[in-house]
Amino acid sequence: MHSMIATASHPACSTVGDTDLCLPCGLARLDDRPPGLKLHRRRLQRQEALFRQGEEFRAIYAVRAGSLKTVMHAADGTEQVAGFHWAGEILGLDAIARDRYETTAVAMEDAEVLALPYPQAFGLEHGGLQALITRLLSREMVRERERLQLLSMYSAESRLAAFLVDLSRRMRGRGFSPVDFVLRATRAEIGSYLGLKLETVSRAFAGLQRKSLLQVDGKQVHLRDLPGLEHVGEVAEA
Amino acid sequence: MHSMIATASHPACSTVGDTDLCLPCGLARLDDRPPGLKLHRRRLQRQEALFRQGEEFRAIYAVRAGSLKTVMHAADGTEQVAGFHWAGEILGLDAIARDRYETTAVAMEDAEVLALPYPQAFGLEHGGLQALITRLLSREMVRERERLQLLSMYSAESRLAAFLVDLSRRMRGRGFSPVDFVLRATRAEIGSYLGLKLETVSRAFAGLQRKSLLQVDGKQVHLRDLPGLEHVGEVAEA
DNA sequence: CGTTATATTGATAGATATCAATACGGGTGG
DNA sequence: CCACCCGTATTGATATCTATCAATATAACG
Repeated sequence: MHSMIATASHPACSTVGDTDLCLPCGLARLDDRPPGLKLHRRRLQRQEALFRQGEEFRAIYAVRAGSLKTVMHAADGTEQVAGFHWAGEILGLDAIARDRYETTAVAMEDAEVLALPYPQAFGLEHGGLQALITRLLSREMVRERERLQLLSMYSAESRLAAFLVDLSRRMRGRGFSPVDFVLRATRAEIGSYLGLKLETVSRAFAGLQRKSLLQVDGKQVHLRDLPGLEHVGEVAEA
Repeated sequence: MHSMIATASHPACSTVGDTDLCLPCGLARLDDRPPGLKLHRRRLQRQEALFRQGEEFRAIYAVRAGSLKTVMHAADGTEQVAGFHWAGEILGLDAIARDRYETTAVAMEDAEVLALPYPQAFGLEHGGLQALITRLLSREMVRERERLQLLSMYSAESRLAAFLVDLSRRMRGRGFSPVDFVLRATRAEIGSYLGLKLETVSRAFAGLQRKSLLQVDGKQVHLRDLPGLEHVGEVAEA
């Protein structure tokens, strides 16, 4: 498979309407690199880990090219995909609280990241940078909560639809077609992220296709009705 | 019902092993109140809102007495309990990202909070304070993620058991009995928090009682087997 | 003390997981 | 270059779990 890596010198922010929360943007605004702040570049091969759950906190990372997933391992051996991350997004913020990474980050394709070594980023008191990171964290917290609401109140098809709409937005933000793209994740990974089994993900795809909301062929997806996907029937009342 | 409010001049941190992440502790360490940082006190009656989703971000709050719940309203009218909060805990951090509160906070009983007005807390650049808030946020993010994992991979009884174990820890942290306490939340609120219907919560209580792990009588709970509660059978493999 | 909110319990329906069989697809080695 | 193989995906039958609907009991509150 030819690596159709999403390189990003830096296209539009992946966070539409929230450009002030993009680290690369923020860094660009910070008097262009405060003195002493070294941005270390690192390349990753497919399946290579950027950091592992439990390792000591060294740095936060900005994705520059490719895509990564973060996986959370529970005490009982179960694991769950915590998130998918593309160019312009930040990894490792969850390590700040306890000085160790709380997830394992793995490249889903060949990728490149920028490392912000932790002591520099915080010890040197780049006031503006820390404020930015605070905002990023706050946003992430809200997102986790929204995802939680999605998982606890919506049907399998709704969840998959919401996932695809989110993906579509991020694709558009990175300059790609928002209706035609190739999934990097397997059904099992998507299911893990959405709290579903892989067979259920497969059936949900089939269901959305039957409703003419999209077309699927393996990992190739074509969204036919983006507005329709946003309104796929929710299920419960809390 | 006589208000058995949990007043906390400030007992042990609610976060066992994480005392450096407690705001009151942190503030005590910050050269005892930096000049210009005004901590405004506010009393709340049962059912009174501290802030509402969508309101402009004014301040973050530290709970000093009583307990609050935060509720998240989705676009489609559904709502979900996002969290329960007792003395020593912080509210409003989710408002940092977009300068508006992302949840509504309501007192579950008469309560008292300390307000840290936003511009002071950040504009005045109390470096140590901001670092503390960053750590708090990071921890919250991890917690949300763990809760998410709980919701997506575990059975109703497991979720309730985990909820009770968490509650137990927080009770102990606040100097109360970790095995004997009165729930402030209704079955519906607990259910909303755990992604379950109120009848299911009721049945889960009954099930745990049948297994001799606890005793329930309405809101009065007695945990008989704390270690046992931590190992209530999980259900799925991700 | 009555009225309303909350909780328990049962019967049933609906959704997703589980188990199983088959099909597809890409990479590797012959 | 093709064949084989293993990881992945689809689809069906069934089991399991939770939601829903409903009736009653209990507790909270004015």
